[in-house]
Amino acid sequence: MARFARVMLDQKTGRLFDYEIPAPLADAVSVGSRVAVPVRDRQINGTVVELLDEPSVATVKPIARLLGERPAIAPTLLRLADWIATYYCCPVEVAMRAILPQVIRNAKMTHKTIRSVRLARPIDPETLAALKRRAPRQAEVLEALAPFPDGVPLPALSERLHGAREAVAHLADKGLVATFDSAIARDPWRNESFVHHAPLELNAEQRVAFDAVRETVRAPGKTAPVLLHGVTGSGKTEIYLQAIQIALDAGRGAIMLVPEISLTPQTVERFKSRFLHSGTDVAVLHSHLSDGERHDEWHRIRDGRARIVIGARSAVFAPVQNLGLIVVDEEHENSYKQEEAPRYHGRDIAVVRGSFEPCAVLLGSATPSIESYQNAATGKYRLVELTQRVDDKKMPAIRVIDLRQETIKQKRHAIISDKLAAAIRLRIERGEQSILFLNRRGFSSSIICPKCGHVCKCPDCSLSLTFHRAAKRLVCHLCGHTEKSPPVCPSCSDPAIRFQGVGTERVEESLGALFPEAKVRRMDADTMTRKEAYRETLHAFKTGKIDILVGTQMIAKGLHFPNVTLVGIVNADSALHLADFRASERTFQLLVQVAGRAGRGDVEGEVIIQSFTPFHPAIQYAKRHDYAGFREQEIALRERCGFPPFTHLVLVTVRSPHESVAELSAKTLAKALDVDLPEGVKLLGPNPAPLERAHGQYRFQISLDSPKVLALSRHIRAVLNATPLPEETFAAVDVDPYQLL
DNA sequence: AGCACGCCGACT
DNA sequence: GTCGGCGTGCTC
Repeated sequence: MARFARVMLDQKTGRLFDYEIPAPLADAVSVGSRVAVPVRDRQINGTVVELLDEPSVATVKPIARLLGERPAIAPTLLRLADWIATYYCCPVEVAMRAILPQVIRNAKMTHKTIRSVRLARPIDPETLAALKRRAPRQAEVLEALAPFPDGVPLPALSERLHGAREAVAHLADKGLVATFDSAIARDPWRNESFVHHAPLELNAEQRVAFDAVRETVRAPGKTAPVLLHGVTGSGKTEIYLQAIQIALDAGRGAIMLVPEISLTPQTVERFKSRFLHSGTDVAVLHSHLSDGERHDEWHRIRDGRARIVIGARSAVFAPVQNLGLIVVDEEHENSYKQEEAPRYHGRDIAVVRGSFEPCAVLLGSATPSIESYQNAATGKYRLVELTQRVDDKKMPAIRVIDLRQETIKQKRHAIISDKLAAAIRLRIERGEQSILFLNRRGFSSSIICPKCGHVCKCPDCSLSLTFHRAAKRLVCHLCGHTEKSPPVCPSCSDPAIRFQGVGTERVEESLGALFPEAKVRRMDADTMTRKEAYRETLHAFKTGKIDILVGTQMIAKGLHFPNVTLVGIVNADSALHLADFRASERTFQLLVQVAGRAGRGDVEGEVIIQSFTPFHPAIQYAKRHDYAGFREQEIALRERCGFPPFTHLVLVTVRSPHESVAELSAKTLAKALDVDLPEGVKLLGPNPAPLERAHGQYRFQISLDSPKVLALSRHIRAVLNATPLPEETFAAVDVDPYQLL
């Protein structure tokens, strides 16, 4: 029996420490156990990563106590932490933060308990008769408890029997009943019931796809991850559900990742209503859970009470026992990339975890990322395609409106073109609904003085301030800074201010002016501040109380409304001209995504895309629903320019409140990085970041690329450890970045 | 990450 | 002479 344990502390110490395992804990401590250990004069939580016969130092302290009875972290997840630290170039303690939720790490939260009561001994008829005369309430309680040997929660009893509380107290004094605390789940779905939703019949195409998936699920570790490319409405979700059933049938669990934004009650309902009836519980993990809820869900998963997990990015680390399948829905979604350390990508972690477990991995999308498609092309993934909609409906017709022509025609900047206006009018007349999409909230993205050219800028970021008319304020969309909207130009006091760049508020206003009789509702981060607002608006839309829904990203996904026959994209260019090699891909994916909202019912849908660059490939291929065409030209472009997936990008961003310090530090770092650079690595910079200033910090970027990440990652880590930075100056490393600004 | 230790300037 | 500034280094 090992007498010592090597412990990784929760805080970033940069090395491991050995402790003695006290005899009473000898059987309980194993790799993955969570322990509290003495460090100097304090106690710190940590994770046992290795058992030892001999400690590495002469004197060791004993482990103070064990946190939780069974090992919290499976060896696979420990290995995953190491992999993340190596690949994403971060301390392993930081990687552990992603793997173990904070509430679990603190080990302070406990299960919510409820006071319950049960009979202390069988009812003796004489006692009962005596009670019936002198204390009828107590007699009633005894009789009510008789059928429940496991006890009854006190609140439930009180609900049925008035005065049960007092009666129980007296009965307990007499020793006739016993009260005890039992754990209850903090379940937000406690009061919901789910109608069983039986598996649907698969069509021929789905069958072929499903057979491939089933093969992978049944032979974990033997087959490559499956990339399921299925057009909108081709029934991918049904395949996910049936694949999960295969895993369950094999006695294994499953994780289903979805983008946070589409983790709506409807999504969860669909899963719960498929699986709950067979007694398989579904755990839900997302960022809006309370600490208590997260704690309960985590334990439900780890203890095997919930064998299916549905959740956002971080759910890829869910402690599912005997994991059989990880599904990543909408695998192309950027929100799978975590934008703070550890900067992992949920889809890529799914693939790595799949190989570690081993378990099947299924990636699904209507518009697979260029990276994933390339992995399929090179045989790293297995490609399965669904080309037809299950309902055999045609794809909606897409028209592209040239906003340049429209601006000349209307003699001013056109927000709603005549053709879009006519299409909306037609829907109002026919009692159908329209969705207008614009990826920018607020009224106008900047305000400019026509006389002196002054633009209101954020004092802390190099970004113009967005005017929000409802709030009558200027807001920085990067750092959240707000200030009062100036009545006159702050620079030259000219009273005329021009609004530049259209936001959802302004679209809402235009619609109000064009269609005074229509009910218009806006749905963006500004109108969805209340917790219930999202549900309410969708309900109002579903029941026809809204004619036109205007919104941002959040209306682009997962909404299924049969009465929506028109989708308008107010400005397809808004994301297109960023200094980002993925801008084109993102735009294409978004357009296809949003277009998929139209024509889900019996009436054929129509999509109108407004653009100042109507001949851009992203727009033209989206118009033709031509994923293959877009992908081919995009892959060719990426190869020509040496962009991912033909290389891996690593971005090192140096930030400091002082411009010169940031620049100098970045230069020093770049010089240090340039020494003994691994083969094949190209280094660029430092250059000022495209957003030179953010949150009051000046930012400089060093960009590196290499076909091999691991060697580069190791090199960067070594250089950073050996290069001290001045105070208030930090370097952030982003491997495979999505946010280049 | 904390928290001690330690080596130099403004107070009782 | 002492209090306390936060730079440096250690924690089994």
